Amino acid sequence: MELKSVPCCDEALVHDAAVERVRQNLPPDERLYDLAELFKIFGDSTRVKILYALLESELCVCDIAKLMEVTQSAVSHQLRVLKNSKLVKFRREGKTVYYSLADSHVIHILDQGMEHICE
Amino acid sequence: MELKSVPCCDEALVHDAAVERVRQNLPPDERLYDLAELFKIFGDSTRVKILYALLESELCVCDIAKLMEVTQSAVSHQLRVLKNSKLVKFRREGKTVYYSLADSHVIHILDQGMEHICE
DNA sequence: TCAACACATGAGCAAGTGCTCATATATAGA
DNA sequence: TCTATATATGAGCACTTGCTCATGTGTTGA
Repeated sequence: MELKSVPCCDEALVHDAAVERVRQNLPPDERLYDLAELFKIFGDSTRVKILYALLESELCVCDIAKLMEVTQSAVSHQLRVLKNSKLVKFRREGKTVYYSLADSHVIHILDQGMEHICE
Repeated sequence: MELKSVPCCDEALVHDAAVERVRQNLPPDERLYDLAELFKIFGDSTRVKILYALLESELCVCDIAKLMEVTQSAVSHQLRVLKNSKLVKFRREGKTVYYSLADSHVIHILDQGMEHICE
């Protein structure tokens, strides 16, 4: 992707120092990308609801489907996303698969978001 | 949107109690929706990068564009999203508009995410 | 009042996302 | 081995999103 050379503000002399300082302290692009990918997972109400549900209790796929009033397929698809992101873990017991939160980071992230919402 | 009645697992007797308990403690749908909307904002690397940049210093639109190596237009569009979500604030000084973080929630949310990434 | 600059915004498009539907896989029991 | 049940997954589609391009708006200085 080629960046077009757009004429930009001329205050370069004034702000260049600030820009350079910011650039130095910016996390590497790859890390920012990963971070955005993580938040993207939280950026869907179905998934957020699943996470909040699992925060209360381990649940099987079907329980979640009933709770959320969506199809089993939709839940499975979303659980796969959550699983791939290591946000949930699972254990199989016979035909049933039980999902639960992978770690406490999930809770803290949700909490911080909630706090902003509720201000 | 009509929900199709999909046959689901028959362990209702076993898990119904858990499902009901979870349902009781679940935040209301509207709140979960708002939360997802918030995280959606963080779910884009351009916006995350802007937020990290503003974490260091107040910056004008053009500074951000230079820093990120994207067009002024793209930055303006994203700043509008961040502005609408009350994640950034701005002040005008002559022709220049300076943006900065709206509050410390932003930092905490980013931090929690980073912590998960870096584990 | 007009030109120049900083920024904002609308239209349009390519890429991504979350669902549904159909079907595959895994396990338990007959 | 065959069937039923619980879950996983692929294809396809409607919808969303983040960009570009063109242009509009607001401010300054001549």
